[in-house]
Amino acid sequence: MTTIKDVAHHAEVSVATVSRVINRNGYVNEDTRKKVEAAVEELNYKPNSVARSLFKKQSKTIGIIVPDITNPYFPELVRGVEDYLIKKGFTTILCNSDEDPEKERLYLDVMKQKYVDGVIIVSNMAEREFIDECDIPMVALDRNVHQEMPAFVIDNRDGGRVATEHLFDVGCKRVAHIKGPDQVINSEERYEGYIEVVNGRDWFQDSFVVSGNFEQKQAAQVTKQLLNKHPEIDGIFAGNDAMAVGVLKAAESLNLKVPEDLAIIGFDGIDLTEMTSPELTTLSQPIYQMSRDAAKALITLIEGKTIKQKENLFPLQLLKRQSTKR
Amino acid sequence: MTTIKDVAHHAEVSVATVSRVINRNGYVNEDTRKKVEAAVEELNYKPNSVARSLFKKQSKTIGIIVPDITNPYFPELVRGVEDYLIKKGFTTILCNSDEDPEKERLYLDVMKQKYVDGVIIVSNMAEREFIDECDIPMVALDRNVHQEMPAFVIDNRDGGRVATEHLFDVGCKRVAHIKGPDQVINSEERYEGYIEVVNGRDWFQDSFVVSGNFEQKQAAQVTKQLLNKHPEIDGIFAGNDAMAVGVLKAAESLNLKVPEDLAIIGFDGIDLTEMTSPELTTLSQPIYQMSRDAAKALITLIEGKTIKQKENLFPLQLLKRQSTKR
DNA sequence: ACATGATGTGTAACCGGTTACAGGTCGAAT
DNA sequence: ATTCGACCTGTAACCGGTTACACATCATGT
Repeated sequence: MTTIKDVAHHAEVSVATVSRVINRNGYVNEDTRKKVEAAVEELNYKPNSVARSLFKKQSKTIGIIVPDITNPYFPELVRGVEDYLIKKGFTTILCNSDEDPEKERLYLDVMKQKYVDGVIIVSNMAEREFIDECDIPMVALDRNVHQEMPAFVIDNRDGGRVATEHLFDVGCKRVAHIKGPDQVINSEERYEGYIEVVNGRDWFQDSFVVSGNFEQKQAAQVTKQLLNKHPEIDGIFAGNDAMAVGVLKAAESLNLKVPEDLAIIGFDGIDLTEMTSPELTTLSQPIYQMSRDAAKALITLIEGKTIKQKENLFPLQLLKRQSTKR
Repeated sequence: MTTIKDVAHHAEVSVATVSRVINRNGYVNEDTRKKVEAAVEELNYKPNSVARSLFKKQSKTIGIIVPDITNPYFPELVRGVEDYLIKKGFTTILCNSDEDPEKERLYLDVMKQKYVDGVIIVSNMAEREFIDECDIPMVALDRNVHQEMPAFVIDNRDGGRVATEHLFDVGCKRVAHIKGPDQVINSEERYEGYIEVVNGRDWFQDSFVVSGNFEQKQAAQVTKQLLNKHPEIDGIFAGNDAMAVGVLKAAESLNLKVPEDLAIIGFDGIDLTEMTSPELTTLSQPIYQMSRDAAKALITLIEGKTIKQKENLFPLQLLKRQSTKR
């Protein structure tokens, strides 16, 4: 590894001058600059960013904490972030939290020690004090973490409402909901949207809502039980797309036709929904833009500016497809 | 941020002693140790890993370069790596190369500057000289990069053979192949496996092979053309699972029954294959284990040991499902 | 002729750790 | 009594950059 000293020696100047040349600051004589640049070229010198980080107290690295990259919703999110940041000269550290506050804490600690410049976090475990004492620029993505942290999210409650109403619009009479995990705020809000629409209807009872844990398999299983108990159900709003696939599978195994006997709508708009047959109607999130904007905001924070707009809501798009076509 | 000096001052010892305590090396008197530990506790001191990296010339960070995290094959791969490495105290930098040698080079440069301890790479663009001059421990995953680099892969050619044979086993007479991108070695090898089986059969012609670029949509499109041209085809081996889904879609739009009129087999064994109906037969890779073993090997290299076994082949599993059930 | 400010360059301190080395104590062996 | 090695601790150099500051030169205006 060639160092700045090697370059300085080779160009017959001091290290300060070399530093000035490569950072383009301070005064440097044109001829000197050329000599240095030649030396840099010849020795194939690349400045050591660790040394630079130590002095500057910033690393040109950011962290992104997601629950699980294996969940098909997150890769696109991560990609949006990474794509934007690499252009800005930042590299991205990936962390899978499994929704475990302990792991989040650990990752945050490690990142702090590495002088990570900022963090994008998908979480609602928000231990407020801990986050605050971290003292790193942070933005929330997909879920609100707390009031002061800029968040890039969609309106889950409204989405829940729209999804449920869509099922009634296409003629459903009895609409059930497969809910995500209780501790995830998004699934809670989607559920609330659903409730807003169905509450007060004479047929509605709590047993029209079952928990699928955002997982396909579990959703398939509980759907079967649900439909056995309530054969009158003719529409299901699943809290995410993976569960919608599960519902589809369940319908199939019960010999129900989709959408004729049972209409299905998912949530998120991941590619998966185009792969099934019938293709799934879903509420699509602008995942890539959301994550890019979050990354953009993080850079803004890192540059020391503030962000006035705390909550940034992105529009959902209702993708009407075969699973609700009547 | 509290530094080692603060701790030293607080415990009334020198920084050297503090360093010895936190690294558990050298001699330290029991009482001194306790004093220091108390100070560390009280000040909530966390050593600055950038400073440490600078001196030690290693960063407890590794990089993983994948073509595109958005491709459903890779998240699990990345997860396998990350899970293992975090346990060993390493963090993971994620890079999306888009199969672009230029980007790979760029990422590699950046990582070198950051004293990344090692790299796991999914690529076959292998500019041998460049990789060599990198002088960073590296292991290849999913594809061989070059002879000397330890690789964790499956036998694609054999897989291609097994997949094709399976279609004949279930009674297919005319088997076509949807091939992945030409420049990806894996798709080339799977194709070769297919050719080995069909070559010499009187009905076989080059037009039984079309290119789907590993993408669902393109595969659907070319499959339609293929089946219009060769209605006698009754089995299709798709070079990956996404394309198998595309084939399934195409069959559907042509009103062909799967598996009765057309049997389909994919490759990779991603979760997606269980989400379609009929569920897709596929050759399943032990993705998680493969990636974990690759991570393990990388650590071995980082510790300065060598790895005798260069090519590590993992077994493929034929998952027989509805799409080939006759 | 001289003050002034822009330009150009080098020295050395600094970022926050690690560790070689020196120097000191102390108990046991000779 | 002396030597020796184990134990304990501090000083300072070092990792590879950045930058404050000092100093020097030179063109310009008065």
